[in-house]
Amino acid sequence: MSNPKVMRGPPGNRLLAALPRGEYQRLQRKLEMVDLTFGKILYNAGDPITHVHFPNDSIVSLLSVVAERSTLEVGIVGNEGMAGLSVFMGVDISRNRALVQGGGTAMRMRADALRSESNQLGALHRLLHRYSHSLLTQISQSAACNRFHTVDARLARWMLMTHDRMGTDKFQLTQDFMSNMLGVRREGVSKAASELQKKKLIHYTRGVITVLNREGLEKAACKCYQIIKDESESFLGA
Amino acid sequence: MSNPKVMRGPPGNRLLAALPRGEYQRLQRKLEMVDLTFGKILYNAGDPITHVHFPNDSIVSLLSVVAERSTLEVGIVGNEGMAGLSVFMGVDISRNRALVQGGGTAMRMRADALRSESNQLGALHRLLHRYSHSLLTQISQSAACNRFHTVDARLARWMLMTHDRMGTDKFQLTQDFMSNMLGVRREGVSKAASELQKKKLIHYTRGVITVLNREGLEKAACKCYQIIKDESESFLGA
DNA sequence: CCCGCTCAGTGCGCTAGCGCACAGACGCCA
DNA sequence: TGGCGTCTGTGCGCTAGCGCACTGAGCGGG
Repeated sequence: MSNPKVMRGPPGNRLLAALPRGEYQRLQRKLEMVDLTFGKILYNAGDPITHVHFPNDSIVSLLSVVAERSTLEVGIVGNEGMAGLSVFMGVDISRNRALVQGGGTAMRMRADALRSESNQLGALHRLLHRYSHSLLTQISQSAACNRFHTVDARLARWMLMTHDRMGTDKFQLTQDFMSNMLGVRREGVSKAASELQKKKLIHYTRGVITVLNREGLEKAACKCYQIIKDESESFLGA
Repeated sequence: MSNPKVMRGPPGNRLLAALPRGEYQRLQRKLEMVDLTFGKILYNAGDPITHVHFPNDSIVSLLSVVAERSTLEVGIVGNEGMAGLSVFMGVDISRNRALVQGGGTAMRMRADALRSESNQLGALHRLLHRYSHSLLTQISQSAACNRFHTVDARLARWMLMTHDRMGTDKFQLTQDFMSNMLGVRREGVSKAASELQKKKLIHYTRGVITVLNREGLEKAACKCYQIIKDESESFLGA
């Protein structure tokens, strides 16, 4: 079940890395490195959120759960962000589910610690604000995307977003899993994935996806990908 | 074109009303009452946001625009909230469009004024944080709703959310307009609306909707309505 | 080595919703 | 009062995606 990884780019959490040194050092004492294993549920709808997580090379999916077999990924959190943003907003119960979509490490912090740290108007506060905006944009855009675009285009978009956060060209994900992310049938993913494979954009076997042609994938995806990507990059840049 | 209104409940903005007296009085000097006419676009995707708006009896729709005829309402703002939340998050450009869906009055404030006011850790700051969470929940839930539920159920949900914010049982909205909100064809709205009319839940003629049986509408809607409603009420209550 | 489990591929009938085209109803205004 | 623009209802053919059922391929454990 372990994920074969070839590192690509720095492994740490970029949101934390964007903090000025002094503030980061103060925070560091409250941060704890943890392993997130694939499939772990960090919190469920209605659960109190005890910790927030800053992924390093792990990925967390935010799911809206309408029924047990009807789930939709509304947001995706990698090393550019933080899972458990509700805590920052003063609410420690979320209506979503946070699920580990890619195993790896993350820095975690107790919810009350984050609350007191972010209660000061420092760089962390400012960054989390801008991250909130980025996430809001991501959720809005993918809501519209899910409404208007075909499964093929959405799958390509989703793979790109995952690829960006994975740090490797090869990752383990079953069609069944992806069907829960895109909110479609497993068979629909099968069809869309083999379409992408036919075009030599990806290679696919028994839960192992390899990205072969990233530019091609970007062409196959709707432009929603670029909009979301731009927003998410700009908040760390500026 | 004016909207026949019978007042139901207090007309002012409830988010502002939840502020402690002192803070409200300080804010008041920067607030200005404006008329929002139906159809006005407060800002478009990519536009700088010059003012934020706290609706009184007006309603603002937040739309994600994929193509000119492909729009989807991702959020709805009435007297419980504020349009232009991005400003609070330190970003004065949004990827959405804000469109006046129900004419009426609103309190508006210059973006820079809001920024400096909410840069202090007071009640406004705390309220806007919780409102952000509420909006995030609303967007997530309706994203899933749009994916899984029928047009009929979604129309009922949407009418309830509108009704809550309208302060009257009768309001002017064409099917064409609603089709842009739900991201479906106008004909689809026609079918769904006449279904609701057949059940005597609403009455409908030439752009004038009358809610006849609210409990019935709630039964016809998916439970997404209640989830969103609960979240949005709780943030003002607590 | 084979059994059983997990994943992926496929075919079939069905439905919701799309796109288009047109008709009828209402209301406003000259 | 007549004409025109706006709004709604409806019919028709089409497609994407659903639900179901089953096959087959790989993989791991007894």
